[in-house]
Amino acid sequence: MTTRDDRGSDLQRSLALLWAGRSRGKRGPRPRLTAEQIARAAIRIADADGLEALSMQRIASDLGFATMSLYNHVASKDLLLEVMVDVAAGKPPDLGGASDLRPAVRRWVAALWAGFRSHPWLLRVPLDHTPIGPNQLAWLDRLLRPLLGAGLAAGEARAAALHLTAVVRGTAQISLDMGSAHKTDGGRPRTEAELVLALSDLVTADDYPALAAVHAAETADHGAEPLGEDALPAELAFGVDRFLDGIEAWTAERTG
Amino acid sequence: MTTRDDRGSDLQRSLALLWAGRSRGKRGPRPRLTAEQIARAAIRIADADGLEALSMQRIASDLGFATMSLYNHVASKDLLLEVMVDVAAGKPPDLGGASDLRPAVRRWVAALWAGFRSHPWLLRVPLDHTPIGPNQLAWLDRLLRPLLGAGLAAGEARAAALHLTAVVRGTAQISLDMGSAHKTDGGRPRTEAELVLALSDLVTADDYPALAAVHAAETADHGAEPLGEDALPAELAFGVDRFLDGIEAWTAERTG
DNA sequence: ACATAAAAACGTATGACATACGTAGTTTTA
DNA sequence: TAAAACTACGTATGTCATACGTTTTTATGT
Repeated sequence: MTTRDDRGSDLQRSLALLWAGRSRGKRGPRPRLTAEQIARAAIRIADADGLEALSMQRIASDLGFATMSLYNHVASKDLLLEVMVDVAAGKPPDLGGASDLRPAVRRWVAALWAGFRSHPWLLRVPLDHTPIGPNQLAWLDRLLRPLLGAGLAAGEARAAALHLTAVVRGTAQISLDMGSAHKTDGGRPRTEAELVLALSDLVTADDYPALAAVHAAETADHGAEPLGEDALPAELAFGVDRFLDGIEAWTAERTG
Repeated sequence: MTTRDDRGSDLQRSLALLWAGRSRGKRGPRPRLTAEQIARAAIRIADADGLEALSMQRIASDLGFATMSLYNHVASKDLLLEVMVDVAAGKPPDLGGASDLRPAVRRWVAALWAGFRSHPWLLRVPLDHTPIGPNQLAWLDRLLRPLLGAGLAAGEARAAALHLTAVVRGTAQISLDMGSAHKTDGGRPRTEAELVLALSDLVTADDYPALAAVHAAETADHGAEPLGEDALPAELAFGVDRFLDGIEAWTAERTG
């Protein structure tokens, strides 16, 4: 009967692992390894080589321990992933108490975007349930504050927060994820540019009128894209700004 | 030297597989198996038992063939996934030629949502590059039409389409994905309700004021939620409507 | 007609991986 | 001071994608 067997609900273990301020008063040898240590090593690996390079064996050998020793501190790889996500999320940004909705949301969105940018593997971790980690909830809380402050009802604020979270996550997935851990193809990496090129033959104005039109117009201009390192990409900013326009109009009508 | 070895760019193979109207004039025995057949079997499996139940062995045995025979028609599992995604996407909905932006977008969003609802595994397929399948591009094209029709510039339409795609995908991931292929936990499935309950102890108004407030307000009302089977969930509809408000205001200002 | 080369189906083999289980050693508590 | 609980470790198992070789089938060039 080792620890692993007296598993109460997997849920309990998740929560305990994510929240508990390590109990530590038990018997046994002094642990030379902690869950946090493992999670940090795992994050380092995922950051460097992508999620598909993350194996229990790799983590263990990076830490100089035997593979199975990890399981004394982490119930399963799935659980480890959950911990990694919350740890990597870190503390949410400070949005300034100012009740100004737009800049607060903009900052929150930019911070989340930056998070996905620096930990692209976050986008690949399968979401099995509502966020339950303390950090993830803190991010949500921070976003809800300005939304409630702007006069949205509880349900509306929840919906708006969901919307914003979803946009950033989805946009990152579509336009950012592919950069990381690129599968190389027989040695030569496949770039997006290469792809677009190969596609242009297939995307005829006949079958895809709107798409072809947009593509044509885009390759025409093509000058703009100053874009600081951690600023919002234009594609994301436009959508968020339009959404905020809508939210502001909504609250204006309500309070007015 | 079998077929597998003369691989040109993996890209070419993807595109060929997705687009080519099967050439078929070669030598060899009449194939008793086709890529499409394989993809459909795979989709059936993923629909029924989730992505993690999808193995090449399972597909083969379902079809009554040896595992390795699949590789005569599909270069790799990754490639098969790409094909599955495009096939499962199917043809985009008809939005009616009407130039009315809002209902068109609403219908498109609802259709995409329904797609994720019936093929939840779509949300788990890692996105390695821009969509390149004919069906996926068709969906994009369909969405771009009303956006361009409403007077958005090419870049704006592209950004708006990205935004909408991302919202639906992200929202589905956050609030829908977890329903599918639920990992059971020692026999008893872990429900979302169970989770929320366990969390309410941890989410104190002290540490998470906004979150606690929203949660309190939500459990207070709680009456609404008529929601037809394929209608948009309220959480998604609110965000989309606010976004459309913003878009309409934007174009109004532009054309006015 | 026939030889040949390409491609299909199949079986076996390999190497990665998560993780179950047993053992030996260590530390705290009774 | 003995037992209980827990650590680290090694080995073993089962699953998976997929490389490779063999046999069989069929269209093509002679």
